[in-house]
Amino acid sequence: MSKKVLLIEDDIALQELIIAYLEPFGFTTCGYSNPKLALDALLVRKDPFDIVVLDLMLPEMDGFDVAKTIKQHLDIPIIISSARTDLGNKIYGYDLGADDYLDKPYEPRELVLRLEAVLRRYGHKNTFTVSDFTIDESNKSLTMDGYGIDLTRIEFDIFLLLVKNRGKNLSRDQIIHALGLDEEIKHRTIDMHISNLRQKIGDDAKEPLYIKSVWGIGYKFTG
Amino acid sequence: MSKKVLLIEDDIALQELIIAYLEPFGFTTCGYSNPKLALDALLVRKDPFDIVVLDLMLPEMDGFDVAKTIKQHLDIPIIISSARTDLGNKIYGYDLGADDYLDKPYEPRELVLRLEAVLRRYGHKNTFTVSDFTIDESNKSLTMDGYGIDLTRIEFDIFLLLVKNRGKNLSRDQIIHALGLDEEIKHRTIDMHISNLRQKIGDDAKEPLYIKSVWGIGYKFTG
DNA sequence: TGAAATTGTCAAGAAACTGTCAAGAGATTC
DNA sequence: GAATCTCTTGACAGTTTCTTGACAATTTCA
Repeated sequence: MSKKVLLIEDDIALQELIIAYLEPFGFTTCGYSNPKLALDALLVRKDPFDIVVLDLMLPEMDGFDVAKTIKQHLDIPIIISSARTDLGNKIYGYDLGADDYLDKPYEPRELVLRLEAVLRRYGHKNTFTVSDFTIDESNKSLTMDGYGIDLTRIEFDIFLLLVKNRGKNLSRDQIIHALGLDEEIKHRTIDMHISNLRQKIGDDAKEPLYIKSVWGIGYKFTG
Repeated sequence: MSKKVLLIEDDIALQELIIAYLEPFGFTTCGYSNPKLALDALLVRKDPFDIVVLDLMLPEMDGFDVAKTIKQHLDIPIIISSARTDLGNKIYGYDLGADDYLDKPYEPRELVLRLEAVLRRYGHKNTFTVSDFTIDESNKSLTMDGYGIDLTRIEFDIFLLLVKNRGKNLSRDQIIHALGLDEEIKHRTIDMHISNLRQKIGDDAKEPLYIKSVWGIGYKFTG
């Protein structure tokens, strides 16, 4: 089940970038450049978001007030991002009950990590089931037909990525990039992880049930 | 460019409500209470919908079967809505390839968010349909009359190029150049790829339906 | 009609890609 | 700091795909 992110961000281009980036990680993001409209969605229409990402530099309203207003009415985690790097603001942000703080400019990958961490802390159970597998994102644990399967960190990340993009071919470069691995890494390394992964979930490379190779392209998960 | 939504929903009143609600968000919605008629529109008349919203509680046919039937024949996203809240169904829905799941009752605004998210995700897939073929550019996969056809990378690239220039003659040099192949490659190589391509899509070289030879010039796709 | 140019496809070898072993580098644990 | 687990990489075998020459079939044109 995808997590719903309310993104309040002045810069439309950045907004779209973030929305697109978050999507394959299982976040459905709704962007607002106007904080009043965002508050309306959240507090009046009561759209069911899981988390708020708030930029402090906003038109019409001060970011601090936005955070304060949200926290007064709703128990929802907030990540504050800002170009103001001075510590004073940071403390002030935490004082309002911001759950995390992100200095601009930040790596999209960093945002994903914070989102996951904060959501985990907030006690949202981050587990879902696809075909024979149950995946718990918070513990990075995998269950197959009820039996636990030990995956290494990278194996888990690759598997999660493939599952979240079920049916879609992912190139080795896409995998490397999405996982934030060293871009210089050799393609054979990914092959090796896939090989180990297949072995652990009992998938035969010649007749794979779950992780198919797409010749000349990459891999895809087919449940 | 408004998106076309096929809504399969038993409750006529709810149907009209949703249709009216979606309209200002740029969705043109067509509602069916009878799943058979909906399948007819989709699969027989081939009305060009962008997405299906399917309620599981239906008369005459089980909602699961409807979803399965659609996915077997058409590469189109499906959002399943249902009052059955138990997890079992949710899992089963995803197994069928449902692209999102919505518990009833839901806020119309929620539906809009899901529609946009799913369409965005599908938009990345970059698929389009020409005559009997559905081409997924990012997956480099081809479907003919609903049946998947395995093409090699170069075969796919040639086919895509021809289809995108439907009706236009392309010389072997143009194909070689457009595909970024080694410019030194022999023309017979292209002929060979075309030959294999024709075989895979069931085209007879003597009486081709899809890929015609243009004597002394090259090849062209005629859908 | 017959010669030259072009196309279709077979078959074989070349080239590119994948699976996995094994070894060493790197990280983590106790 | 030693033992253990994880990651990365080269190597090589096995596969799949690509390329090409050969030759028959077809088309063009004088």
